[in-house]
Amino acid sequence: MIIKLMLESEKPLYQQLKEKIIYALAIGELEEGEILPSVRQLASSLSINMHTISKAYNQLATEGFLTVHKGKGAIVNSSDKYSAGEEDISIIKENLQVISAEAKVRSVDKKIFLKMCEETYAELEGKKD
Amino acid sequence: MIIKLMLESEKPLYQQLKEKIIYALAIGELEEGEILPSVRQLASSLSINMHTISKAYNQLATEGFLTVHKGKGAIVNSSDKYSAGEEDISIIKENLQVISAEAKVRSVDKKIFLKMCEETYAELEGKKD
DNA sequence: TAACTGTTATATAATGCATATAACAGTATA
DNA sequence: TATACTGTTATATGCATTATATAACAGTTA
Repeated sequence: MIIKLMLESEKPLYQQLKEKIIYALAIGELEEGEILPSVRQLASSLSINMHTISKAYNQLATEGFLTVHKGKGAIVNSSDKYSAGEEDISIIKENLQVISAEAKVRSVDKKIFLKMCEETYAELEGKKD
Repeated sequence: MIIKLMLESEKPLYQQLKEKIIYALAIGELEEGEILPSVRQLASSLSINMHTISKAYNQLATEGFLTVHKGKGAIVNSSDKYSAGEEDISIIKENLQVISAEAKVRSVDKKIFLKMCEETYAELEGKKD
């Protein structure tokens, strides 16, 4: 297992964990078929509660990323199980709208904003190793 | 006053309101010097509580967007009061990282993602009227 | 003075987040 | 078949956040 987490503040722990796992998937650090650390194991190594891990895993399962088996653990699904549908695209667009409004209003012009978007995505691709 | 709101679900009301106001600023529907509706007025027209409006206004004031005067109301600041500093840029980048990871993991390729970014920002500019 | 601004104080209720224990149920393996 | 792992369920507690409701206070404007 390769996930390292730094759970500081602001967002809920389970939310941070979900984002870290999605990030790990995005950069190829987690791949189809991999078994995630058990809820007790990860809870222990992060010094947080088992149920917090379980909540994250289950939501990721609902969103198609994982399959959770009693007795076995949480396994990464194949990407076709969670490739974007219309609903997902809508959500991504809504989130982009909030961020781009915030950027524009703060005088980040279009060119600079798009450069930030490009670099952010490119960084994900660069981390396939 | 020109702000129309539809406050449905998920996010906290005050958060939704903040985002709507920032959006209104981004598309030029709200401009420097404009006075926002009074907390009681807006609360009444949205059928929510006065303090929820007040919370949104105050956070927007803390972030530089508004100045709130007792007896007068909430007034839109000049944009130099809230143009992005390093801190703001960091936050925008973090948010972009979360979204782009979600997009990439869901098989939205770079080209399509950047098109979405471009269109979303362009839409804001298109609404200056 | 009257009618408007936002603020402060107090109280209440509902919800979400996180923790803690314990028991239950499925899986793997020695 | 025990034993030791998996995740799940149930119950309880503590705490913070969100949102509401009243009421009084304080500054501004006409």
